[in-house]
This record gives sequence, C-alpha cells and structure tokens, in this order.
Amino acid sequence: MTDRTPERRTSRWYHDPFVRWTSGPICFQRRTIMDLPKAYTPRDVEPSIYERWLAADVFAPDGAGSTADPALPAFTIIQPPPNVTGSLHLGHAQRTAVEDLMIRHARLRGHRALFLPGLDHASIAAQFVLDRIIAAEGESREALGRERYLERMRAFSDSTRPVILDQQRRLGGSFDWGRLRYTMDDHSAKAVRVAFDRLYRAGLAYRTEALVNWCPGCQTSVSDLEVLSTPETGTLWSVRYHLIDPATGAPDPTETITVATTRPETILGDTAVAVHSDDARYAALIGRLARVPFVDRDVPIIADDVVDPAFGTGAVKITPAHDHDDHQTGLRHGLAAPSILADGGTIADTGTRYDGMDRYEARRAVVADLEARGDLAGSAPHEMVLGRCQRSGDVVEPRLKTQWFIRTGPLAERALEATRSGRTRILPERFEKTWEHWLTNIRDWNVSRQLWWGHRIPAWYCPDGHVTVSSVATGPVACEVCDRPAAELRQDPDIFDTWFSSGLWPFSTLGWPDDTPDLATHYPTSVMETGYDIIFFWVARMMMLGLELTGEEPFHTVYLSGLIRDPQGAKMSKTKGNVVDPLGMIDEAGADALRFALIHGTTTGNDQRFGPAKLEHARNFANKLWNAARYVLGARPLTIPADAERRLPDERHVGPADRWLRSRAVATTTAVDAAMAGYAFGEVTRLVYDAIWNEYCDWGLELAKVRLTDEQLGPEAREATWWTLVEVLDTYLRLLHPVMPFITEAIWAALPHRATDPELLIVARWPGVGERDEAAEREVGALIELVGEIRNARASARLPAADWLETLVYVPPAMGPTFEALRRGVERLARARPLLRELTPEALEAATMPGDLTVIVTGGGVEAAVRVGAAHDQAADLERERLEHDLAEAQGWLAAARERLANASFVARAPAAVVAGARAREAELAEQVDRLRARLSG
RNA sequence: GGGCGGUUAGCUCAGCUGGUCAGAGCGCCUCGCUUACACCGAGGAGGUCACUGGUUCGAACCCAGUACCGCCCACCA
Repeated sequence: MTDRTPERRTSRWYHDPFVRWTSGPICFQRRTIMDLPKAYTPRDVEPSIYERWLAADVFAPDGAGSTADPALPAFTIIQPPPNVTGSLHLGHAQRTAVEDLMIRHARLRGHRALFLPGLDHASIAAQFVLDRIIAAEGESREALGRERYLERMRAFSDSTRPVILDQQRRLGGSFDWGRLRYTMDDHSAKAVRVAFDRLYRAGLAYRTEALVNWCPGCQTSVSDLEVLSTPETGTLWSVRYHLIDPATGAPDPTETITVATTRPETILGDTAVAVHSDDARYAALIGRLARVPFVDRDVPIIADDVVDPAFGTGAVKITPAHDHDDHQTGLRHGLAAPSILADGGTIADTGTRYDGMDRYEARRAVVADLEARGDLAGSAPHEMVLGRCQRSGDVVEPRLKTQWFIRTGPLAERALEATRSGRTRILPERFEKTWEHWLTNIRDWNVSRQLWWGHRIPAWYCPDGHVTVSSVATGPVACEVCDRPAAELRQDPDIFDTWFSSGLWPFSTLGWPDDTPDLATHYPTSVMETGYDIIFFWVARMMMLGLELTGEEPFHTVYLSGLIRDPQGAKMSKTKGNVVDPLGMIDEAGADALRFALIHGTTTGNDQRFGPAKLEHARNFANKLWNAARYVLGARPLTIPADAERRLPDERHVGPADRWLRSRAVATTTAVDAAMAGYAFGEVTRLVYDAIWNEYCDWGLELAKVRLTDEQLGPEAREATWWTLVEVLDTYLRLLHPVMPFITEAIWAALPHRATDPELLIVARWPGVGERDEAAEREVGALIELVGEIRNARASARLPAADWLETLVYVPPAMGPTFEALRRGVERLARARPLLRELTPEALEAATMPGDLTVIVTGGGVEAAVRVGAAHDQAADLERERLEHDLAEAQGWLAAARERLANASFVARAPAAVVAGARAREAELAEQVDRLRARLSG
C-alpha cells in the first residue's frame, strides 16, 4: 500500500478503508450528563467524544475548529512511529499519554499544536513476523522471491495497520490524522534517496569492504547497536602450530608455538601468529613461519603489541577476516584476509573437508582432528563475552563485506555541539552523559542490510565497478563515471537499516526535502519524547542526520521516558508473556484512567511498575470527578435557568468558602504551571488530583451544600456559590484535560460556558492565574482544621458518629465574620449543634464542664469545647488521654523549636524570614501548650 | 573494565534549586448520621528517609566512602 499525504485534510477519522469505528451510544449534548449513571462509564463517553473532536476538526493546527493564535510559535511533536505490524503495548500507551499531554497543553495555551502520527515499516522486525506466518503456510521467503515476498508484505502490513491506528485513537491521542505518515510511503522514499545522495556527495556515505557484524540467522549484517554483549562460559583451546624449519621448508615435528583460541574453526582463516614484541619467550621466533593446520598455509610469526603476554600462552592466532582485533592487526602487517564463512554460517572456501559444515559442527570437528594429530595442547572453561544478534539471538560473526557506511565522526561532532550549547536539552539531564560518551566513541554506521523489506539503497554499479548514487525515483540514466546507459547498471540489492529512514523522521514527515509550509512552520520540532532505550538507535541518528541535512537541531527538547514493568518489576516482553493489552484496560477503566495511571506518581526517565492497582486508583479518581460534576449540575439553584450563559459569581455575595475555593484554584494553577514548565507531569497529576479530591470535593462541595440549602440566605448568595463551584470546576477541568481528555470534555460540555468559550474544551484556553486570597485561605483554613479536630476528638472519645454534640467555640474577633458566615457549615461538618460562640477564651473556659472535650486550633487561634454530657462516662478518660497525647506532642515540638532558637548561630546566620517563621511557630506552640495544660489541670 | 540509576511507612512510589518534608495511593485498624460518589465518607496506627563519615546554624536532599539491587557502554584471543 502506498500512503500519500492528502492535499486536503478531512474532518473525518483517517480515511483508511480498513479502519472501522462505531460510535458510542451517547451523543453529548449540553447538560445531559445527569442522565448518565452514578458510576462513570467511559465506554459510553469516550467514543462519542472522539467523534466530536474529529467532526469539529480540532486536531490539526490549521483545522477548521482550531482556535490557535497564529502569533504564537507552533508546538510540534512528531510521534515515534510504532511498527506497522505490531500492536500497542503499555509502553506505547505511556508515550502517547505523555506526548498528547504536552500537545493538548500547548493547544490550550493557544499554540498551533501539531501531533503528527506515523507508522514504521520496521524492516527486519516485520520480516521476522511475516516469515513466521508464511512458514506456517509452508512457504518461505526464498521460494517466493523478492517481488512476490514484497507484495505479500505490503498486503500484510495493510492488514495490520488499522490495528495500531485504532489503538492510538482509543487512547485519545489528538493526532492530526490528515498528516499521517509511513516510513515506506512515497514521500519517505524520496527523503531517503535525497538524504543518501546528499550524504554521498558530501563524502559522508561511502562504500567499502570492512568487517561487519553478520547474523547467520537473519542472513544480514547488523549495526554495532544491534549486537548485544552477553557474558557466557566457553572453552579456551590451546593449539600447537608447527614451526617451519628454515632449512627444509617443512614443518618441524617438535618445534611448535602454542596459541589459544575460543573459536578453533577460525584456524582455517589464519594468516599469522602474533606475539608481544617484549615477550622474551618468543623473541627468537619472530619472523619465522608456522604452519596452520588443515589448510597447510605457512604464516609468519609477527610482533604486535596488542597481544597481552599474560593471557593464554601469549601467542595469538590471527584471523583477519573474522575478528575485529585481528583485522586491525592484519591491516598493520599487510596480511591476507581469507574468508571462511558463507552467509548461513557454514564453512566455505577453505578447500578442506570442513567446507559445508555449520560453524559449530566444524568447531567440534576441528577440535577432534587436532586432538587426533596430537596438536591440541589443552582446553579449559573460559568466561567470555559473546556478541549476539538482538533479533535472532544468534552469535554474530565478524565478516568482511563490501557495504555502505555513514561517516559518523563529523555528524557526531555537531550532535554533541547541539547538546553542549544547550540548543537541545535532554531530560532527564543525566542522559546527557551517556549521550556524550556514545557520540564521542561512535564508529561508522553500517547501513546496508541484506534484507528485502525496506528502502533499497539508491546506488548503481556499472560493469567497470563505477558507483552511481541517484536520488531520482527511477534511477540514474547513465553511469556517472563512464556514461554507460542505465540498462547496463545494476542497483545495489541491499536495503537501508530501518533506522536510516527513522533518522529522517522529524523532517521527512513535514515534507523535507521539499520546501513545504509545514517544514517552515513546524520544523525544528518542539519535543522528542521516546524511551531511553532507543536514545542511540534513534535520537542520536535523528540529531546527526537532522543537523547535516537541514542545518538545524530537529527538536529543542528530548524527553526520555522510563520503561513500564510488570508489578514484579520485570520487563514486559512477549516471550515472558507478561505483556498487557492496553485496550483491555481501556475497556475496563477508560482511556482517561489509563493515561492518568501511566503518568501519576512517575518521574522522568525512571521505570515504573504497572499493575491493576494503579489503574483502579485512576478509575476511582475519574469516578470521583464525574460525581462531583453530577452534584454541581444537579445543585443549580432554581433561580438560574438550565440554559443560562456562564456568569462570574457576584462579588457582593460570595462567601468566605467560595473565596477560599477560588483562591485554592489559583494556587493549584500556579503550581501546575510550574510543574508543566519543568516537564514534571507526575507532579501535575498529583496537584490536580489533590485539589479536586481533597479540596474541591472534601471541603468545597461540602461547604457549598450547606450554603446552597440555606433558607436564610438570599438567592444571590446561593447563585454566587453555585457560580463559584462552576468556575472552579471549569478551571480544574482545563488543568486536567491534557491528562484526562475525555471525561473533562464530557463534563465541560454539560457546564454553562462563557460567551467567549468555544464549543469544545480541547480548543478552549488554559486558565490564567488570578490573585490569591490570603485572608480567606487562612481563616477558612483554620475552620477546616477546627472541624478536623472536633472529628478527631469525637472519634478518640468514642462518641457516636450520629450524635449532634453541643459545642462551645471561641474564635478571635478578627475571624468573627468568617466564622459566622461558615457557622452552619462547621456545624454540619463537625456535627456540632448547637454551636455556641463564646467571646473570650476565658469565657469558653468558664463555660465548660469537667469531661468536655476541648480542641484547639493554634494557627487561627480558634478553640472549641465539645459538650459530652453525662451519658459518656469513659469519654472523659479517653479525652484526657487524647489531651495528654496532644500535649506531649506539642511539648516535643516546642522543645525543638526553642532549641533551634537558642542556637545563636541559627539566629545569626539563617535568613531572617526563616528565623521569624521559627519565632512565630514557637509562640503558637507555647500558647497551645499552655491551653492544653490548663485544660488538663482544670 | 568504564558509566548511570535505585535503596524513604507492610507494598508501589512522590519529595523541584538544603530551613514544618517526613508525604501519597494501596493495604491495615476503628467508625459511618449525611441521596454527588461504597469506584464513598470520618478518624487512626505504621518510617533513626540503606550504612559510615564530612560540609552547614540546619541534610532524606550537598560531598566522600561502604554495602546490596538494577541498567547502559566496552573488539582481549
């Protein structure tokens, strides 16, 4: 299948014929939320919300529904493309959640936010999957042949493609589907050709014979990154090579040099034996010849200081064609490098009986034969590090091959400069070190792959061996050197490493190499979010290629996510069978809950364990929010019409609790802004969660309930309170929308809107930061604390929860109006009635009776006595215990505070504000201790 | 052989540039009148922040070292 970037974006879901989508049963109109069940059911909400977004064309920065401010810079995230043949796992879900969070936040802030979706052809990974499928059908890649195989692959990827796209949508990703790209689409193909052509002309791509990592299982070369070093126990064999008698030219039966090897079969490719130049044992032998067994080749004994005299026998056999060290040694000494392996890992071209044997079979045979002829000097178990293919697990064999390489030196230099100068920032910062280390020690990048599925290398060779690289889709018309016509040229059969096209992703997706408006607007992109495990594979390559080809850093920030692990901390993998399908979780708890769960309580770059508990927590939160919204909508005073346009609360009638709630929202917004600026998304969810649950619901709604049902208040007061609830809820919905887009959109749809608001929250505006109301926060805060203390006293005295307790209370005169305004709220929440106000602490003291419970809130100077009554004998004792406990605690704190202040250095050297704070604290505690003491003695 | 990260309540984890930071969720214990929510509400218990030194008026937070756990990089046969 061939993807095209559509000329015109549609407002509909991606025009892929394979994608089917049924909408949910409920179409959200305004104010229908109350018709929905008490328990939030995401299944009824999420699909239709997504449909609304699509219909409104709000995802595209230039879509019909966009409200972006063109004066602001664009904000762009090009998504790391998942494999076209794969399906989404939790890691993907997390990435999409984080990326979409950033995108939605930027969109709410008015930036032209582009979230560009895509798919990767995943050349070797996809071949692996398809090969297994056709093997099950009794087919094979070889039998099909290149063309038919590729056809099959195209059909296969067309069939798998909708799966992952559908999953992305279920997650709620606000992708601009009209800009969907694929690393194998025509445009990417062009970008690959042009990129390679430019690199070639700049001398940064070259073809040479070099030792490459060959995977016999995959039958292709792989890059250094795809080779995993695994420690394993092998065998170190010692083999005697017979020296050549200079007189006779024949091997001496007794004079030998013993070499050590872990791969005896490579004897067949030996062209020298090396010793250290200072090694006295072998000094006399340097320059003489030794006979290589089986192949009967006489090779020189050479001196080379790479040899460690302490290892093995101090003499090393040199196999330049199959060992990296030996290859270097061979080059230094001008040694021949005969190859002894075929593509499939069998021995070849040695002219011995081992030809055709598998490398391990040959190893056993060689050892046996050496033993038979008495030249095996010994063998011992040996701890070593083997290079294995990341994909197949096969032991990788170094082989000499003529292939294409990218000269990384100059590219890496520029990539390092990008981070060193701060033009690109890597988060978390610690990864800059590994980045530095890798790029500083980087080796040239082998980009040739002997695979079929991928971009064919646009290099042609003429019969004379001339090389022609062309960026033209149809290939060159003639040899660049000798003008032979195209018909006589042969294209390189190899394809590119899949990461080559991935490396162009941030700009090829925007139209590069063409000069497109998208490239001008959205490049360089904003944030590259991806897992830290592919920082080298991908991020470094994008940086290198981006700088070289576009002259600019492809992104200003690299945000590296940690890995998702199972609840036991194990990495999720298909082979372990602990991979969880995110769709199941979405079905169960909703995409919002999944997104929240994946972000909450995490820190950038740190792995997280993920299990059902987190999901449940997030679902509960969604449910809490849902029900809070249901309450607010249902509590609308009758004096406000159902379809009223949004009004701000009337300042003349708002109560202290309203001001408190509003001020807390300001505080939360400020904190969220700071967290967002620091990419601390776990902190963002924590802040909003706490604000909604512990402030808005626990106190805001509870206090509002009292006011909304207070017959003594006029309608203006009730209206002001209700509008406050709406306003603050609205603020929290905006703050939460980037994390939980569906539920916030759904609730928002049911709330009255401002005249300036758009129809949809997704394109509304991020909350501005207003003024804190310090007095309201302090005074209402004190009363909230008072309620808590009364509840505490009630519980520790084992008083029945249902009883209303007569309570005396003293509040400082300054707080009088606030207290009176909240009196009924305090009564209800503390279940204290009647609540009698005493005018002085002394009056309170005088009015109490033995056994009364006393609670003191130091911060606001509030004090209360709860009248227990005679019915509760043991209450007095229990209360005494509590008071003693409180007193001991307060005394402890007081002692600590005094000790601190007694320290002359502290007073002298600590900042004035800290000292003042400590003094105030001391005074408060002293007062509290006094009162508790008085209480206990009285 | 280099480099990085982690070690904080029973479990999973927050804790930004040192000064109420000893927190959250789950779990646990007690209780539940109250129609937004039992996917809930109220109260509570639980930690010498791995260890040892140091810097500082003050350290979970900075420095040095130690011990475990994990990850990445590395061409010694």
